Amino acid sequence: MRAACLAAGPDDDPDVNDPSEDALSATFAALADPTRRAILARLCAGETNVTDLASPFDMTLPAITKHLKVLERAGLVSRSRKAQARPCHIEPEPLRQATDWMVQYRHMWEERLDRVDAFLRQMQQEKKP
Amino acid sequence: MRAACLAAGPDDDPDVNDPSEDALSATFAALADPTRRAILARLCAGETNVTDLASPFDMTLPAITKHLKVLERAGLVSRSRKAQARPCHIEPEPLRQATDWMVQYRHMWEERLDRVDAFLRQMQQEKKP
DNA sequence: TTATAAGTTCACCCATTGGTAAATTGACCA
DNA sequence: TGGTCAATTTACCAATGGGTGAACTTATAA
Repeated sequence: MRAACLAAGPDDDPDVNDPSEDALSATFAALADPTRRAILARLCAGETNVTDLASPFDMTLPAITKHLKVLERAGLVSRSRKAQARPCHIEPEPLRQATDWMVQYRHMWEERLDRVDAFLRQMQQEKKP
Repeated sequence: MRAACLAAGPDDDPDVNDPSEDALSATFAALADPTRRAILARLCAGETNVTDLASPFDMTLPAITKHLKVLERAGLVSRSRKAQARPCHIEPEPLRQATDWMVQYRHMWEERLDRVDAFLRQMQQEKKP
């Protein structure tokens, strides 16, 4: 039996073949690092070059380059050229999709908690002592 | 110069000391795997034990146990005991926090794109040929 | 033409992750 | 007392991730 809330493919395999799955995974993986989240936050204030981006961190430039590559491969950041500089700018589309995914599921999580889990939880509380 | 949209700590260090940062990182890291997202989706339909959770996947039981441990350490899933079974249930609080983070930043991303990046983009388009 | 500034690439290190097979625990059942 | 079902633990493996220092590229500037 498949759960109704599973954004599932047509076959028995849960979602793993869906190409958008990989995009989601890449986005969440990119967000799973405080340095990269801070970089994204910094990019909210506008296009920034790598050295400026790196300056607040206690980290070498190659490390920042790596983080940027992660963000870039996830499609969260794109880059242009301006003389020697490679300014980075935020690319909102994948972030938008990840947010949509979370918001969509949020409703079900809340619903679950309100309807059933709270009940079960209460049951367990009463059974404990 | 700090970006206004940076949810930053008081010192020069960008956010890395904030304990809620680690929670966010753990949540996003947990979500960065299709198997774990499918498990969470499945848990929307209610409490489920490990074997049932594992059945749709082409994966051994220990692998699922590991995924569950990741979800549990991130606080996304909690477990109880029912005879031999260890039923899992979804824990919405960290998910809620991660969603809030994303939604909060979404506004700034969209704003960015509308206001400045679109302008810069246009500039670059015009400069190209 | 030679510096220099901005980034990247390369080669390495160590810790973590995702998976496995085999053995083990723990609770129920006959 | 065994047997069996549910799940975990324990090695173990290959691949990935985050970081470094040193060398390299590329474009401007003197």
